Amino acid sequence: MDSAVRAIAEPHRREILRLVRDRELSAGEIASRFDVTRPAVSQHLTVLRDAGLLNERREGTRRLYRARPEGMTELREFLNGFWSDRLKRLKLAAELEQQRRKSPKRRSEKGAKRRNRRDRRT
Amino acid sequence: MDSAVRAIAEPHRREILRLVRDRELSAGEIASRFDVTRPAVSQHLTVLRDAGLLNERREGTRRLYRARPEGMTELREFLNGFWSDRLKRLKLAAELEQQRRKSPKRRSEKGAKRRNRRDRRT
DNA sequence: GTGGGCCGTTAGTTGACACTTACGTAAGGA
DNA sequence: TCCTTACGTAAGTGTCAACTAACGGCCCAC
Repeated sequence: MDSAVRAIAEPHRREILRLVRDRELSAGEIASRFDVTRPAVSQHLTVLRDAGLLNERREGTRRLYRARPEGMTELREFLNGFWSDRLKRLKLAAELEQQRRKSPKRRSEKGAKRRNRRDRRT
Repeated sequence: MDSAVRAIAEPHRREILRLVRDRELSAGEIASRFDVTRPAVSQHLTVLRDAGLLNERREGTRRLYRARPEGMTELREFLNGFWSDRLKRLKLAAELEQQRRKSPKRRSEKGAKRRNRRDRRT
C-alpha cells in the first residue's frame, strides 16, 4: 500500500491511470499526451507497474498498458475505514446541528426569499 | 485532493491519522508515540491540517487534534471510480479469458495436484 | 543481416521534503 | 513578575524523486 499511495501522489501518474482506465494504450500513445519527455513517462509507467496499479502486455515492439484497479484495494480500505457508518452519521448530525444554529427561526421558503431581498444592499 | 493524497503519502502522517481517528489527542501526546522529534511531528500536523484532514482545537496551552474524514472525500471517489461495477465485470471476464488460455485441456483438479508434487524438488 | 520504429535504462542535475537544532510565543501557576 | 509547560516557526542539512539527454536492446520488414 505504501507504494500505491506514493504512486498516485504524482499528478502525471494519476492522469496516466485515468487514460488507461478503460482502454489499452501503448507507451508512445500515453507519452504523446504529456509535455514531459517520453523517458519520463516511461519511468512513471514503471513506478505504476511496480506498485501493482498497471498491467503490461507486449505486442511486437510495443508495450500496452491498462489500469489494474485491484492494486488499490488496500488504500481504498484504509480510506473507507475513516468513512465508517458511525462517522457518516456523526457528520450528518453535525451538519444538521450547524444548519439549525445558523437559521433557528426560519420555517418556510418565504422567509428565505425575504432575507435574500434584504441582503441585496451591498 | 492533490494536497490530501500527498499528505497521506507519508507513513508517519498515516499513523497520526490512525491515532486521532476516533479520539482527540494533543500535539505532545501524538509526538510521544514517534521516534522523530516533536517539531517534526508538529510539521506533519500542519500538513495534515492544511490538507483538510485534521481538526485543530485549542484548550489552554494545548492543541487538540482529531481526524476529519470529509477531507478524503475527493480521493475516495477517485479510487472508487476505478472499482465500478462495470470494471469489476471486465476484470472477471479478463481473468476467465486468461484461465481458458492457460489451461485449454485440463478439466479436473488431478492434474494440478500432480504438478505440485513434481514442483517440490527445490 | 541490416535499417528503422518503439521502448526501457543510465548518468547527472535540480527541486521538494522530512528531519534536526535553536529560537519565539502564548497560557497559566508560584 | 518570573518560570514552566506546550506548542509552533526558522534555518540549515541530507536524501529522494522527477526530469532531460544520451545510449542500448528488441522486434519486424526488407
